[in-house]
This record gives sequence, C-alpha cells and structure tokens, in this order.
Amino acid sequence: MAQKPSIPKGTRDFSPTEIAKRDYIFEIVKKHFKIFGFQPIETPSFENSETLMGKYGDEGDRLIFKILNSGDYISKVDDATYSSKDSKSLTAKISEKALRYDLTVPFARYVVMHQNEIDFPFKRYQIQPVWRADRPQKGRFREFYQCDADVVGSNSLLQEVELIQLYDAVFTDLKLEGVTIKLNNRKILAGIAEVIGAQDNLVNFTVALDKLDKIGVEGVQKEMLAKGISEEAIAKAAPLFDLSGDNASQLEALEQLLADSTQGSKGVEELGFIINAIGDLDLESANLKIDVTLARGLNYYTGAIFEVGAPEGVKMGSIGGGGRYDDLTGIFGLKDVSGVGISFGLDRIYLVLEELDLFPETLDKSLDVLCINFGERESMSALALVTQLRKQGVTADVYPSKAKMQKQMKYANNRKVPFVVLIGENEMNTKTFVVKDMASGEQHTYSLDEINDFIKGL
RNA sequence: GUGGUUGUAGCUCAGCUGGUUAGAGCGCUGGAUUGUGGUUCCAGAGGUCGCCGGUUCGAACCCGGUCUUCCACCCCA
Repeated sequence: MAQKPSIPKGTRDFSPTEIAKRDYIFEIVKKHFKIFGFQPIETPSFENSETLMGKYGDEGDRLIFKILNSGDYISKVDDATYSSKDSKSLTAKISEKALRYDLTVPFARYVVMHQNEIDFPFKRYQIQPVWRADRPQKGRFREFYQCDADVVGSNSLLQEVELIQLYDAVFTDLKLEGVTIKLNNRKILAGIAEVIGAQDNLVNFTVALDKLDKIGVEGVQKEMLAKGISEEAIAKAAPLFDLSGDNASQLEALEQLLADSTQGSKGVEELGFIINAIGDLDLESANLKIDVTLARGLNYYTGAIFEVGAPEGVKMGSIGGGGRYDDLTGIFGLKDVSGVGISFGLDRIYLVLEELDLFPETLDKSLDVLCINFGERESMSALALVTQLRKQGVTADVYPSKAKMQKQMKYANNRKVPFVVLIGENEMNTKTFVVKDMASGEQHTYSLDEINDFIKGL
C-alpha cells in the first residue's frame, strides 16, 4: 500500500460544512462590494515573474512561490551561473513564472494592460486565492483567499470614506461587531521622519514604530537606535509614543507636531477630512481610530493606511488592511493613476467568527427533506414526490437503498435534515405520505394531492 | 530564513525511570427495538505509536535525520 497521503504545509482541505461557512462570508462580502458599485475581475493564478518580483521588497521576493520552467530547464543554464550557486541569479534562469502573491499588483498590471477599455474611476473587486511561501502559524497559511476592493483613477478622499463605510457594512452584516478600523497616513509618517531629521530612514523608522504596542516604548527606541536613527531624532519623536485620547485631540497634537512639515500637514489634513466625514455619517458597529503607529503594509502606500483589528478579546492578527497608493501603476508604465483599496482576510475572519460562534445555525442544513427507502416500489413513489419537491426548489433526496430504518433515520439526523418523509405500503395504498418533524418528533399525514400544503409549511 | 514545540484508533487525548498482549471518552458497526433518529443499556470492530535510520537482549518512550502542527522572531491577511 501507498503511504498515507498528505497535503503541503500551510494548505487545507475544505469540507462541506466549512465551505458553507466560507460561502456565507463570501456572499456577504460580495453583496456589499456590489452595493458600493464595485465590479468583479479575475486574474491568472500565476504571473510572469518580472510582474511580481521586486514589488514587495526583498522579504516579499523570498516569499513568492516560483514555478519551475518546463522542459530541460537546467541544461539551459550557463556554467557560470550554475557553478556560482547563487540562488537569486539561478532562479531567474530556471523560473519565469510565479504564483500570485497578492491581488493588488496583478490588478495594477490589469489596469495598465486594459487601460483603454476601462472607464475611470474603476472600482473593482476580486476574490481569489494567493500564495506565500511563509512559515504557517495560526491564521497564517501558504494558500489563502484575499477579498479586495480597489478604486483607481480618483484622487478623491471620498473613496477612503466609502471604503471605511464598506468595512463597517460588511462586518456589521457578519454580526462581527466592535472591530477597530485603524487609520493612519503615510504622509504623516514621512512628516514625522522629516521633522525629527530621520527622513532618510523612513522605512526603518516606521517599521520600528509599528511595533509599539507589541514591544513597548523602550523596545521601539532600541530598535530605532539599532537601525541607525540618532538618539536626538528619537528624543524628538517622543511625543508620538504617548499620543492618546480621542481622534480629535490626536489630530490636534499631530497638527502642532507637524506644523513645519508641508507633507506632514497635508497628511493631517487628509486624516482630518476622513475622520470628520465619518463622524458626520456615523458607522454602524465599527470603531474608527487614528493610530500613528500603524505602518504595516507595502512600501507603495502613499496616503491613507488602513488596518482592521478583530474585536477586543480575540487573539488574531489583522483581519483586513489597505491604503492609498498614488503610483501603483507607475511601475508598469502608467503614470498619475491613483488607487486606493482594502482587503478582507477571509481565512482570519472565518476563525474569528468561529471563535465567537457567529455563524448562523441554518448553514449546516444541506437537505430539507429526506425520504425513507422502504423498498423498490416504495422508493419509486418517494422519488416521484422528491421530483415534485425539487421542481419547487426544495432540496430533497431519497435514501438510495433499503437500509434499516434506524440507519436511515440516523443518517437524516446526522445530516440535520429537518423533515423525514415516510412512504411505505400503507401510504402507497392510501396515496398519502407521512412527514416527521425531526426537531419536535411530531408526524403529519398528507395526501399526495396536498404537496403544496406541505411545502408551504417548510 | 532563525529558534522552540507537537505528532498514539475516524476525533479529543492518557500511556510511570525503556520491559510481555498500547488504553479511555466520543464516533462507528451490531443487538435490546423487523415502520422511527436525537436519550439509555449490552456487545464488537478499528492502531506500520508521523516517516526513515541508530542505541539496546528489548523502543510509543532514548539518539540523529526528515515531514507535519503550533509558538516566538522576520514579515504579513
């Protein structure tokens, strides 16, 4: 016998009940994407390597799954490259394709390729799996789904406002109340770096700042120092570390701190606009919170940065993120097209809903009616009934063999079928069928002419 | 990519300092109940102890490697 089969690290099979739950999330997300005027697209699961490589930084390149060329790829490698044992240059020679790493870069590629067919501003949504050669952890997989909504071709901050509303609408509909939408702005981060004199070290500065809630003030200061940021600069940044209070007072503090930075002031202004607009429009269940330490995400964010945290008490990384990227399509040669988008982490939302027991109970019902099989003749009558039920849109089935009643009832019970129909010899003689309500245990006899009465009662 | 952790029945897990025949609960199958599930009682089936190698008279247990799980870094949904 063969060895036990297995699946690759960080991948999963999905069983019927899991699919039902995932579909539930998908459908709600899609519904709101559509209501907000987004249109769906799909892109290939793999792209040319040059489309992806270098777009996510060195760390990203490492995490991209490369696809080996077809044919006798190794014989085509020149001796110098082969004997150099340098993975990077060798990879370029033996792999020309790679699995999608996210949905944003392929979307940028799509926009550039189809720019003449697209009516801007273009609002698209996309729900597809992406792959990362990461080391798995809870809520981190090597194959997972992203649900993205992006708008390209509009500089308007109304888009940011709408995207926050979209987050709120989806999480409210999912009954996942109390999520925190954290909001920041790249210009503010750049402004701070400028004001403290660390503008050349922006990325290191922000990456360190991002860890504030995790490693604390001292940890952040230590990391900044290690990354070459001067003590003087760190001291100047001190007010950031204990920035607190409501959004309005944080805005005020930032305004003062960044008064000397044009860029920073612009960021504060943008942030203020979004906060005020949302304040006027009200959110249903989400909290919107300024978080200047929020610096996650890819290097290409230029304006707003979003991140969604699970409700308090749930131990889970972010369940969504996004931001504004002024020059995303620039890397593919199309200048001056601004984009802003958000992403939902389906797999993590699933885990959170599971933990909080928020999936509707109705999801595990996959069959409305099961007919007990009493034998050849009886099962034909049952199938006739089932055929009529199916035509009325009722999911119905006949147990396929004359197994013991106990076994058939147990099957119905395990599959959570709410109604079991019995058509035995008696029923056939009287042209009736017996319906058993599995929850109450009660039984009713219907005439075969009264099928619609039964359907109405479902 | 670095450091650690986990793997025993379909599932959740016991299993002593290495010692005959590896256990429990749930689930499954059969029976009590030949037209009634979810409750109860009785019986039964089911395991290359992740995989490969080593130490030993003897390994689920010790050692090495490898795969997997989860965790901390890195980074991120």
